[in-house]
Amino acid sequence: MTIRTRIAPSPTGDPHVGTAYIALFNLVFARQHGGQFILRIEDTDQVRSTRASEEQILESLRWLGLGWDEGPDVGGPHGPYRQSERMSIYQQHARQLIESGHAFYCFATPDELDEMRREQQARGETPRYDGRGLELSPSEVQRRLGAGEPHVIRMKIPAEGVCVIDDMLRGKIEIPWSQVDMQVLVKADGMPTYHLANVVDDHLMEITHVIRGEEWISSAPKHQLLYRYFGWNQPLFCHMPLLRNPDKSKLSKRKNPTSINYYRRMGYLPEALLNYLGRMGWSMPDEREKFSLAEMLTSFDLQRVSLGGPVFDVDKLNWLNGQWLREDLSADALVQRFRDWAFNVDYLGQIIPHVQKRIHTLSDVVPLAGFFLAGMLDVKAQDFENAKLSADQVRQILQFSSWYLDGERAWNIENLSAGLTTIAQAMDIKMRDFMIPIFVAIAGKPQAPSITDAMGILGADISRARVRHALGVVGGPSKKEVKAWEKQYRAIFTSDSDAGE
RNA sequence: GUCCCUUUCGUCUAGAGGCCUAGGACAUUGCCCUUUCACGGCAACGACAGGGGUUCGAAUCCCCUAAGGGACGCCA
Repeated sequence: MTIRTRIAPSPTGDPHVGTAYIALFNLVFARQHGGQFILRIEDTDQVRSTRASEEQILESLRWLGLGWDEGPDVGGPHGPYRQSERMSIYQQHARQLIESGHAFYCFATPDELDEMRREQQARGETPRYDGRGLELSPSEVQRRLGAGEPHVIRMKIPAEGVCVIDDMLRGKIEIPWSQVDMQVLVKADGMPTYHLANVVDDHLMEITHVIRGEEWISSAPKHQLLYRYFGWNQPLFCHMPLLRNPDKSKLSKRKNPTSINYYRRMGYLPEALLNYLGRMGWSMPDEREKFSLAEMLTSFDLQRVSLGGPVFDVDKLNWLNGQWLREDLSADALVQRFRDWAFNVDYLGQIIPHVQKRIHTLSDVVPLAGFFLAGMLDVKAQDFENAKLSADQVRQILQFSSWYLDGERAWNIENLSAGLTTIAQAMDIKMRDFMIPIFVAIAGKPQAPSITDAMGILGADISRARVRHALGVVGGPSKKEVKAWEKQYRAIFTSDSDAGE
């Protein structure tokens, strides 16, 4: 049997280091066994999936050196590799489950279900689908289908007993069926949910080992049951520990830069980032810290994965990156890397027009535009002091801006200007004054080329991180303030729907 | 709240019953190298969550408790 693994990212946001982490282990496991590693795009969420996100994810993984044998860009014998292009396959399989009596139609509206869950919670029960769709008579179902009523398809779940999941790392995991919901398989828009699509595709694509994050353990019973319903052999499951923030919660962009692009723009080497990810939950048999993908491949042993959730520690990543920079690159090679990173026509070409009017000599460029080549800026609380704004106003400006920037999905100058203007107006602060702390946060000083242009050039990742860093320097909201501020912030954007989250 | 997963220095980890007086790495501190800073070298600090078993012997196996985390969506 040929070992086949996959990474199945959802193109709904920035390329996440967690995706790279799981991809790494899937790739290494497959290659080590002479198998294949495939990439599948899980874009069944029509609302949030974008082609731009998909392209970025592919590009980021390629940058890291994680290549796949089959995927939407390279093709393969089991395509298409984009779930939105496999609709008929899911419909056919969903129909099969209806016919075999393993799934049923449900006409409940989202509002109706929200209310049901609220009532259940009020009664102290676990929110759970109550099976109302099951009580409809076949003729009633036919009538409503015929009338074109919106509906979903849900899977049936055993009323009692326990489901046993065999995990390659954790052994047998027992989950009572009473804990498992009658999951929606096909949404009202006709798209399958992850649960259906993932099982159907993994089977059709002949995936033998599903290595994924720990967050999936609780839905594994549904997946296992679907394999049974279809009469298929199921792949082996392996749930990896989740990457964590320093406070141990699941790694999130609220608390940490999670985008691969961030690390790229900060100037980490792909080899080093990959190496670091390989050290998360895994160790070389000889305990060496620094190793290449090729070395990891030859020494890999899944059993060496440790299950405690590893904290993503930037200090150690910095050290490791330094090791790679010093030990694996000649001075000439480093020159090349440096040029490719930011001293290239593409990047410099965006920056120079903004400084041209402001310089007298070429040597003025770096003092003026050096912040375009920097990572985090060394700003102090006093850098934010100014006559126009109180300290609290500065803090609030940075917090609101940070929230806004984190939520802005279409990162372009027009949107950024509009978003920041909206906040300034709501706070009743003149734009000129409002921008002072933003200038300091992004450029390190209160005067610089247009700051929205600068944010556009720097990109979302570095810009967000700098604003967040600045907020940390001046002091973010206290626990008390957070609540009030969040409320105010929401009020700013409720009438203006294209920004915020 | 319910279910599930996890638990070795602050952090990443080694450790598959005796090799453990628990090893390495990052961070921190000190010293050396050095015109400075870094790099590098040396050293120090620092952990088996708690309680019960099993065993001649437990960081390692079992149970309980606690803590942390995850899931509970027509998101993935």
